Amino acid sequence: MMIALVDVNNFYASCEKMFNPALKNKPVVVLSNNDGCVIARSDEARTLGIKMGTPAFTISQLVDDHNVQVFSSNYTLYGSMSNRVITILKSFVESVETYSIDEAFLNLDGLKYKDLFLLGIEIREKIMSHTGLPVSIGIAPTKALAKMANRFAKKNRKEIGVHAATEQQNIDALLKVTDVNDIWGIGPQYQKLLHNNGFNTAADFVNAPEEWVRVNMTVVAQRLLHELKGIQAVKWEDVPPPRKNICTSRSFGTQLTSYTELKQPVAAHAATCARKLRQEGSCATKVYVFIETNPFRAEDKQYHTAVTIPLTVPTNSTMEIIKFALRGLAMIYKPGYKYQKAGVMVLDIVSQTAIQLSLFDTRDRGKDQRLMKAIDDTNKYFGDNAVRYAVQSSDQKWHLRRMHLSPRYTTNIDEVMKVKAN
DNA sequence: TCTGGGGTCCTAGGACCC
DNA sequence: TCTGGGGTCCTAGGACCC
Repeated sequence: MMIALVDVNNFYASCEKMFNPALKNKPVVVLSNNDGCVIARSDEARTLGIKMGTPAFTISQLVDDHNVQVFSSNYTLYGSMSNRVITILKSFVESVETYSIDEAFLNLDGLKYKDLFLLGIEIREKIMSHTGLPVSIGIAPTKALAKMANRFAKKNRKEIGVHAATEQQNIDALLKVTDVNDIWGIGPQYQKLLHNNGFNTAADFVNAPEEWVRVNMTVVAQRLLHELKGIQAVKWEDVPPPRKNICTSRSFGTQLTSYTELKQPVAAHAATCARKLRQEGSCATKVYVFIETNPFRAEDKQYHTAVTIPLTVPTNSTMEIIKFALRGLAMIYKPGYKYQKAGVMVLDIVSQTAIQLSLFDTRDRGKDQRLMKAIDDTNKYFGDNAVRYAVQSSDQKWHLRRMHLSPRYTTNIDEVMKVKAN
């Protein structure tokens, strides 16, 4: 097999730059939810030494000194740009696996291109001219090697942006110049373990005894070893498998202490989970609720806890999931703590069509479903949360901070770019 | 005095990804 | 004052069953 990995460089930061020419050559950072920490930065911001994951408040001096442009994350915009990129990729290749919002694997088998490197160049140019976004492309026989080639293209072939390692000699060269911590699937813990045992480059790792890898790093890393040897061990999934869990959680804008206050975010997260379930035509068999204090505040008493509640019949009804989530909250809530975050997860998801009715089920599910559909349709028309459930108050206390939001250029007619023509 | 073995299910925690 | 959110997979250990 031959696989290409295409990803957008500094995706969120590049999106912001794309829509605002004044940002050209300026340092740009994009912040996480709640404007908490840096999750994307332009090359200029990287050069200033701003690291991924850095808390926003620690870079305020740098921001002032170098006029760094700061943005709250605008997922509506990034999502729509992502769709455009995927559409372009599908114009080249039939089998595209969308791996994340900013990257995709392409199956290059059976293409009539003689030179896959040139195909990469062509793809890159088309994405640039159609979306204005810069991408890097790595081409190799397995996903792990394509990842590695991609990283090489980004770091060492910046002007070209494409690297192909399709022959064994190119692969060997690539392995030699890649440190183990730059291998897809090797994180900080495994990096430490490998370094301590004398494995420093990917070439060292490839020659590690397989049994040692399996015992010390589980079968996951053993599969990785195969991938680097050119043997496919990570499945090709151009149709995404159904999700097993859905999680909705947020940190609060301010800390909450009372049970009454906590009910609001928990109910809202429960409602979001239910909506996501309905969107993909599935139901959950368990509801999991958690609340936690802020672990960074050493001076505060810490408490984090969770509970799983099994449901007698799998459901995607907002009212039911709110009911069980609140029941869970009542079980785990303890007064006297400053809570910083709450979340709801729906677990063991099954397809809506495959639900067995329980003998003990007394709920009128047909009625529930009709109500849910009416609410979903209304919200689709008027915008999310036009219709809410009683417990989801409009009190903003727990809501996000988003001080630096850019317009929804591509998805909201009131916010599209205006060009003055006179 | 001798105190099984095999299987499943569940949970918590750890590792990783973007 | 201010430290994201959403996932997956694997393993170990406990509970429980026969």
